[in-house]
Amino acid sequence: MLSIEASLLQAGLQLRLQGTPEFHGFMIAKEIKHQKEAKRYVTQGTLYRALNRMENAGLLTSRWEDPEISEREGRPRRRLYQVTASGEQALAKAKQTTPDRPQGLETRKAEN
Amino acid sequence: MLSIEASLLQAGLQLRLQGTPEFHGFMIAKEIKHQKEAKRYVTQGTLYRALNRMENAGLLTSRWEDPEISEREGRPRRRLYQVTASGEQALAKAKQTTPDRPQGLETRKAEN
DNA sequence: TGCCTAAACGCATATATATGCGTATACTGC
DNA sequence: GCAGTATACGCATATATATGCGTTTAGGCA
Repeated sequence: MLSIEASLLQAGLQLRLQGTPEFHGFMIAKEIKHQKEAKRYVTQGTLYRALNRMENAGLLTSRWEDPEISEREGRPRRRLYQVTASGEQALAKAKQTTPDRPQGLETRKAEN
Repeated sequence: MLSIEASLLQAGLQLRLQGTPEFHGFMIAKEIKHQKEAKRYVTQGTLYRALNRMENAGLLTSRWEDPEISEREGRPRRRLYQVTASGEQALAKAKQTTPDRPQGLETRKAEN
């Protein structure tokens, strides 16, 4: 389980608890950028590939937003993701393995 | 009649003659960039505002592309424009007024 | 332990439309 | 003809997803 994957699952589950069952990439990108104090910020190139990878692995499912909504709100269409049961379990297991780092910051050599 | 407006109408009519009844902003942007040898290139900020302005003036009509098409081709949705009869007439009239510059390059002070 | 490879990453850019903001241009009235 | 205003323009950026390409990283295997 990569740190970015854990972060995405975590964020998705948190949002679900707060009553937002689905999330989209751009939203998460802004969220992560703010949360992590601009440290280890994730670029789109990495983010969207991670989402795709996770969907292929069965950790997420996605659907395209109803075009009427995006049209009404005057913006591009979003791809809406949901955490699957499999994704939830995978996160739980990953947390067990590295219990002290729920956000998933893995080892890195100091400043370089 | 602004030069950019004449260019858009001209391009739209030309495409229609060639069997493409509708055009979209991004396509025209690339077209213009190539045609005019990179001189007097039009930025998006100007282009999309011109399209909007022209639609409001009745020179063009637009509709959003069928979302299934953009989804199938894996790209954002396009806004498809057509030159109206009114637009065609306006261009003809503008050509009459300045017959030597069908592309609509208006007066400008040499190189500055 | 060191090398080799596969996966992941960041950067840049593509695809498309749109707007805020400051500047340049053109037009209008005096 | 000049001044003042309205409009158009360019630049930057927003919104959203996605990929090509070169580099870094991590894991596996000898």
